[in-house]
Amino acid sequence: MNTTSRTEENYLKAIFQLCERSEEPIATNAIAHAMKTSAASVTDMIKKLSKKELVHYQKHKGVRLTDSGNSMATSLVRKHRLWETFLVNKLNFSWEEVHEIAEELEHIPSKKLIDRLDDFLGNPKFDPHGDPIPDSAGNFTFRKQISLPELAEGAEGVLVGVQDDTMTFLQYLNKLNLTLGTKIKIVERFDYDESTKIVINGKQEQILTNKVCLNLFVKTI
Amino acid sequence: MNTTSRTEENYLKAIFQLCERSEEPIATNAIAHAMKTSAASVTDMIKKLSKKELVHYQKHKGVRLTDSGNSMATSLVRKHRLWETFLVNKLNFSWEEVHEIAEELEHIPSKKLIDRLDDFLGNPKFDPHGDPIPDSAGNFTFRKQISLPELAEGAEGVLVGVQDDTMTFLQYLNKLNLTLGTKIKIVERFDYDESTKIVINGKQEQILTNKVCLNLFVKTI
DNA sequence: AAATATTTTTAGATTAGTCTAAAAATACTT
DNA sequence: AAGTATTTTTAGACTAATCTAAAAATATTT
Ligand SMILES: [Mn+2]
Ligand SMILES: [Mn+2]
Ligand SMILES: [Mn+2]
Ligand SMILES: [Mn+2]
Repeated sequence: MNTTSRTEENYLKAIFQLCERSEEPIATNAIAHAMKTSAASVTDMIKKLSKKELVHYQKHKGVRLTDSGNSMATSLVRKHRLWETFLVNKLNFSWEEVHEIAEELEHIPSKKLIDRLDDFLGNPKFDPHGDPIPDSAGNFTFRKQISLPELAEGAEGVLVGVQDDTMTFLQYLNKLNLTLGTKIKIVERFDYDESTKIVINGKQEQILTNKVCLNLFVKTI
Repeated sequence: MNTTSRTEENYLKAIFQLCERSEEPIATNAIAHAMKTSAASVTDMIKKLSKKELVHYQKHKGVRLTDSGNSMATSLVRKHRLWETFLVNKLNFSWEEVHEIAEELEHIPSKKLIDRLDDFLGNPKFDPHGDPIPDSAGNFTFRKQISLPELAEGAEGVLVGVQDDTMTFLQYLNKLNLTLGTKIKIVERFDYDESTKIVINGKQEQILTNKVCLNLFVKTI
């Protein structure tokens, strides 16, 4: 049986995302935290994934995805992001609503379905949160982007992505009128509280905390 | 926890479809056959559904859906048929490919999703196999239709539905150029082998076996 | 109305995924 | 280097869904 369960898929995707943020082997606890489950459950699952050669694993040393695990996770990310794009672009959902639904849709198995969906959407390269959508072969489009604190005082950028895509953060951005494509100019930085004054689309002035700035990616213009 | 598992949902839908074809309580074996599982498993599940008040059940007397079971099943049918319509109308799948994929998609839980999808598709009343799609309140559109054997010799009808929607039957219909919307005229019936000669869209002559005719629904014109 | 056949239920196992608590391994402090 | 804290693994138990085999109930035939 070379089949992969929904649960195994969710673990693979979580491990993939942890791998993106570190070169080190991923700790059991880190996975447990990401999956909101116990370390014991993670150990059980890791053993299973290891037996299926989807992760490299040595006791007490953490895990990395194998090539086959990586390509499976990439396919899940592709599905997740294409469905998110569908929900926003075709069904008029807003960007903070789609993650949860895509979390389910990503497990629909048909490759033909996802390739057709990709075409139907016009082969988008980025999802509603600005994250890259791997193509049918698993290749990601790389984009030169910097986080807002890296943008020089006086310089301008276009908001192209967010680091954090939790509901609460995205809803907060909605309130601030910060959507993807928005033009942001750095007016002034205040050392006192590490806040930043920006101008949105050339008109609206706004003060952002450093926490918010760290979660915004812009393309310079 | 008033949650319904994917498995429970599949049972509810199967029972719903058996109920459509008979007023009698549905036998354990009938469900087992529909679900391709053992009678023992069905008994277990029936007890569970009964405890949740989704079916009426008495030992050895078979089951019927309760109102709440019925509305749950109707919602599943709605989702199934809307997704099938999406796959055919928007992603260019053909009618024999979509059942299997919709079998998965129907379990995606968001009501908002399905209502948006319904609007996106233009609130279709029938799915790619001619089956009615219940609206958001669970109401089916009724259509006056007859099976091909009921259509008089010399009379004409438009193909609006199929009884059997297995892959093999639908592929066979493809070969015969019989798609929904096709005009069918009964030319002659042969008692010898119960076959029927028809004309398709006013040009192509064709002999159909009774087995095929019984699975075709037409609207008279 | 018995005898036989069929259907349905129960009993007991199995597998996937989860949990808590305890044991073992590793890392950090003093 | 020893002691303490943290992380990870193991042990054992639980639930949902499944199975086979046997028992019980119902239906059919003689
Ligand atoms: Mn998921
Ligand atoms: Mn996203
Ligand atoms: Mn299903
Ligand atoms: Mn259908």
